[in-house]
Amino acid sequence: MERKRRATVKDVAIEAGVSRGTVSRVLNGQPYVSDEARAAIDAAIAKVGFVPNNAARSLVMQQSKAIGLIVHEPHSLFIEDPNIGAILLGANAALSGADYQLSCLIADTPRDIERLTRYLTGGLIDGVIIVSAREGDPITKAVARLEMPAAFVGHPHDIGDAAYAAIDNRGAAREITRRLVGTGRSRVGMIAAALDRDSGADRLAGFVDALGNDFDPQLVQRVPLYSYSDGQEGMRALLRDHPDIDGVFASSDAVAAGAMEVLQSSGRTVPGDVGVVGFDDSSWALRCDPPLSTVRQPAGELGRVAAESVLAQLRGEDARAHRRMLTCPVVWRGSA
Amino acid sequence: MERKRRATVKDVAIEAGVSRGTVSRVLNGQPYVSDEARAAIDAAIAKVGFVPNNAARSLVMQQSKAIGLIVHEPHSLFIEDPNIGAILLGANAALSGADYQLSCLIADTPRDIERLTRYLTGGLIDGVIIVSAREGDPITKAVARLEMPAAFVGHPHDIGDAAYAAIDNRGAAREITRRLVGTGRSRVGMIAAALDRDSGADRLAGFVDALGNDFDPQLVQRVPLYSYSDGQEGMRALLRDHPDIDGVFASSDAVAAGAMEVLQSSGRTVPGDVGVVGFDDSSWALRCDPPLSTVRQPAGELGRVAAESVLAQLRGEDARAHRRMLTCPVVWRGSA
DNA sequence: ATGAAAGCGCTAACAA
DNA sequence: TTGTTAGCGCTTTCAT
Repeated sequence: MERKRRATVKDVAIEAGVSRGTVSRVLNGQPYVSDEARAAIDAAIAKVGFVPNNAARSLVMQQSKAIGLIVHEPHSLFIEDPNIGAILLGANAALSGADYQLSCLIADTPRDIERLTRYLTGGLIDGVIIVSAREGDPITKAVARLEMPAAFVGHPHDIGDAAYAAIDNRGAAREITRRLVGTGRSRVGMIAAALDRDSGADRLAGFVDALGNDFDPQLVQRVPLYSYSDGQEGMRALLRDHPDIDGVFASSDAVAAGAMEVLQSSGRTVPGDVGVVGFDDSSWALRCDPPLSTVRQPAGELGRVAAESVLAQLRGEDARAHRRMLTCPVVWRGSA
Repeated sequence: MERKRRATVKDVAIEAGVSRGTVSRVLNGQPYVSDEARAAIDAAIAKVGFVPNNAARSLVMQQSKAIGLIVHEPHSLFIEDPNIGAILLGANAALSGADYQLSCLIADTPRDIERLTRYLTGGLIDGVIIVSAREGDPITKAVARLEMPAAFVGHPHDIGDAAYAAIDNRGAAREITRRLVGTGRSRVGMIAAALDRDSGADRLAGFVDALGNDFDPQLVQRVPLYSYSDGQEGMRALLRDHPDIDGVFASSDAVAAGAMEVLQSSGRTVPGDVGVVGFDDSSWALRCDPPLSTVRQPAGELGRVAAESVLAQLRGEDARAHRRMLTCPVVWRGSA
């Protein structure tokens, strides 16, 4: 692996016949450099193939121009959750515009978490975006301790005054449930997934809000994950206990798709016998037949807002000024 | 943003009453440190809340213990491709075991690519894994120029002697096409997506192999992306030109799902009238009705193998010793 | 407008 | 076994 020594500012300085200080000034676009010097240095840089060493630069400038995005997601969901990709892309777009590098860090095992906290404190990262943290998440605690600019995507309740960009799960759940009820349903149930996450809990809360006095806890079926199979599971249970059910709010599109499959296999029609609505407006929504009425998550926007919040904190703004709740429009299709 | 000055080795040294050299030795687990000194230093580290500065460490050690994983994926696919997540997790697991940090870098715009090449050369990254590069990819060229340990996931044809971990797209395509033909089909077509990628081109090649003299170029419908909608598009075209078709190899599960939808809407039964097979064994496969016969991609394994290759190169091994082709088992279900 | 020199936080070679 | 010291590659006063 014959790594040949990389050119340094010194090499450039010698080649251009100037001092390292002047080279540095050119590198950082500072004024007070003569045109000749600038030209000579540019030529020298090209000639020796100089690329600045970020480690050295980070060391002296105490900043790296890189922002970490931590994904702490259970295995399976990470692989299937379409929002993560969109959040990443949104955050990247915002950071890229400010010439910051996005570095996505995975927290999969306890060992990862430990290494990560060391990495974060190490000075190679100026700020951090945390995606899908759960209540009591060790990452949350570590970040709080580090006191570095941070923004959460989502809003677990134990993040203190930290910045966050979240969607209004409760409001959106309330609204789509109302729409569902408005189609003339009287026995409306819910398949409530991921109640250990703020998103899951809030969607249930919105459902309860919407039903008001008509809310019947019996009609809520709890399942662990936002998954197709848990949707099937939940729907089977609901059907077994309440065969007269005529509306279902599934807490994600994947769950809704699973529920629809079970409903249709049981001989019921959608939306004729049972109206179904989901949440996410993911690729599942259009694949359902009929296509799913659901709530659109502005995932890219979440990433963008979180990234901009970190950037603002880097400029000295207070994290408390950056707690944003994004609204999600209902997308009404054929399933209810 | 009152950033309080972080403790340094010097602070620890003073607190523990030893020299910085000794602190450094403890930090790096070197021998020749007395038990008293070690104890005093450990206590001091805890007391002043010291965390080593990676920028400084990287600078002097000329290595950062971080590996980049570049995802250069067109917007939409990145969001939906389930393999990416699995590759990431696989790579992370391997690197984590060696105490390396995985940093996933997104290449979305030309600007990203430029910033990325600077970042890579900057000394904050010791090696790189490249996912889903395409022929003539600027990232590929940049990495070649940098001469840093690298491994590709997939094998674009212009990567020279670089290491790669790829699946045997051609062999797997050949095998599943043979299985499809073996069910007694005589007019077998293909919806060939992403022919600008090695994976897409190789799957077509495998299809051609399998059919041998029976291959009819008319029965190949080319579409741009591995997507559901392109699958629908492709199937419609095939049906229009060749209504007597009785078998279809779709170059991905998403494409197959779209094709099945069109077939069934046209009144044909699957697998009765037309047998359909896909590629990936992604979540689409089980969502189809009947479930899809397809090829399982060992995505996590790909990530793991690529990561281990980079690690090996870091230890001085030759990249040419690390070109691995992984086989993919056929998963036979009900769609053919 | 430019050069000289100090120093960011750390490791490693050398002395002791 | 430990302390001292010289850098790693860069930016940034302070002179000039």
